[in-house]
Amino acid sequence: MNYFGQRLRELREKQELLLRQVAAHLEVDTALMSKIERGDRNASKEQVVKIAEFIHADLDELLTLWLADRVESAVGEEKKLANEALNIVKKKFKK
Amino acid sequence: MNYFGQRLRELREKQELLLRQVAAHLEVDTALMSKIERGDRNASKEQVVKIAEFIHADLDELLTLWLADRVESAVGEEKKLANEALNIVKKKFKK
DNA sequence: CTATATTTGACAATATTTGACAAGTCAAAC
DNA sequence: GTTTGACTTGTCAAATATTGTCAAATATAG
Repeated sequence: MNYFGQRLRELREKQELLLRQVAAHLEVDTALMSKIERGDRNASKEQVVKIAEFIHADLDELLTLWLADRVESAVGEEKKLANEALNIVKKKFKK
Repeated sequence: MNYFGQRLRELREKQELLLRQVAAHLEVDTALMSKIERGDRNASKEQVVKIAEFIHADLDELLTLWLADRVESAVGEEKKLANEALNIVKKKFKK
């Protein structure tokens, strides 16, 4: 499970759009869209932008979730140290 | 610049160890150690473990810094959204 | 200057990621 | 029970990225 894909699916279904339609707008295979929504694959930033545009969603919201997914996979299995590491990075971005 | 390499250099120099010596213990080229300390390359987790062992440093401290580096590079250029994304991930690890 | 330590850039080898395709499940309609 | 449409899954080759080494360039110390 991932933040971005989950939210995308939610938004897409609310608008009764098909995977196929979103995929067409990105010019990728429907199978790939399916994987993206399910979190099997990561979308590129460009793809997130195109998706947000197509489904009229807030780009920053989607990019934030997409970024959270990236951060989470960077943390990987290091759950024990994650909190402290996140604090360190957070501090750096305080400015 | 990166957290892990910077701290490693500090610790290594305090003990007057040479890059070459640490490199030998990891069985890698000195050039690679240099890059790791300077943040040009990332160390693998296994390498961090071996380094901590060799320089008698606290493994968790080094791993935390190493993880912070990974998180930071996951964030990449998305500085604007970083803080919110980090919050999301942090919340997830609260348990 | 000489000797040793570190840094750098280029490179081959390896590993990972990417998107397409084919085949699969599932549910609703027929 | 078969067809249809939406979605899912596994596998593949191509594209990209990462890894560690080598040789050459730079520092730094004596």
